[in-house]
Amino acid sequence: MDVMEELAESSEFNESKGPCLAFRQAASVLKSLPSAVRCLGAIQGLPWLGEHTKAVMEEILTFGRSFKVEEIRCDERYQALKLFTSVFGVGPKTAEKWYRRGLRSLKEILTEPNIQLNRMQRAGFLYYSDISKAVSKAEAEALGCIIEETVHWIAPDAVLALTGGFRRGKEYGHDVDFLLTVPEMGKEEGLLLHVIDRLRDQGILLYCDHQGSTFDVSKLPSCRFEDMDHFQKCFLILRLEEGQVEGERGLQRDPGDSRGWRAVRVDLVAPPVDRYAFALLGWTGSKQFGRDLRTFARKERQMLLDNHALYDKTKRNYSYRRLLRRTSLPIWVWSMWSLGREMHKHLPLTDTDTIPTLYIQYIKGSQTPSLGNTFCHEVERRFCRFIKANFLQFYTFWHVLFNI
DNA sequence: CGGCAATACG
DNA sequence: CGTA
DNA sequence: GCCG
Repeated sequence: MDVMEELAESSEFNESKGPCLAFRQAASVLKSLPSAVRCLGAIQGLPWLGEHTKAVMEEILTFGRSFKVEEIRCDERYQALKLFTSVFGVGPKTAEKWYRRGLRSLKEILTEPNIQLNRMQRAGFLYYSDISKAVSKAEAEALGCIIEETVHWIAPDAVLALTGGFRRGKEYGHDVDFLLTVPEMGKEEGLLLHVIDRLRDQGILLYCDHQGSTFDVSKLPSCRFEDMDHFQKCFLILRLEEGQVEGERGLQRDPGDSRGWRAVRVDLVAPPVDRYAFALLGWTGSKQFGRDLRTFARKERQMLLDNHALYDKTKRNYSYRRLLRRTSLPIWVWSMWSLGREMHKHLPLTDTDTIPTLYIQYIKGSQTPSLGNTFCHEVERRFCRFIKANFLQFYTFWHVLFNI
């Protein structure tokens, strides 16, 4: 239900963090259902759908629209903030600042002389029409080929993996995320900078925000929580040529656009192999799923999960648990694939768009929201047992699931 | 009524 | 503050 | 706003 996302967004602009989260949870539960909700009976017993959200849904089911939602849509402040934050590099604070100055349109911002945009925002405005257009799966795959070719020219044994929404099976996205790694520990050092240089040489690098890593391989044996750091990553805007996209319609573009190319937001992340599983999990998303998983790890298992590792709080020094017995990528991939195949038998997935917040409910064992005919009971039971028995592996099933 | 994921970098 |  |  897009309506829930709108309510969440509105709450976000009002700086009401709690309601915002609640609406997002509700939206995510609704999205994970196999079909659109037709009557209130269908959502009996589902988590995160409380009094307020149900009232809104009832309004929509009976009148086709909701008064409160209509009100928000018409609200001048909501419209302006939504517009401003749609620019890459502009968040709620900046949008609010501009709104308070009386600005209402993007044109007003660009013509206002007293506003200075940072580098990110300048790129955001420069490529606004392209970046705000959806990216198709075909375009994502085309970019994958281009980047893969570039990467292999530098490091033949490097592995590039599509992550983000496209890994979750989405047909469209607002950007394209890739994970890049090398089977040998430490070889990923500096790889990203080489790739960026090559993309620049090819003339397709329109914007680049590179974030280096202070991650030190030599300190790896002491895997203490405090020492953990982030991965090398870069946020790019790339130029995608028309001829490079497979499929009937090729490039997504406006009628009358004769440039023959478009700009696309691309993220590249380069973790060391032994963190690959966690990086993949984190970057595959979705955001809500990550939140749920981390809450579960901390509250129910006394563990801390992030994009780098899973830490066991009950053990000294927060020793982190490796998912890999060896740092060999092929072996890891193989084991994950077999687990994934196993998982797939248990999951009659009907919608891959979003986070199964519901799955988290299953794991907790906090009994079973009645899902109507979403899952048959036998499958439900087996799935629940399987997840409980394979808590660690569960973290990694996510990537495999959508890659079979 | 408190908690709601998480945190480094530019 | 904004990015992921 | 929803949950424990």
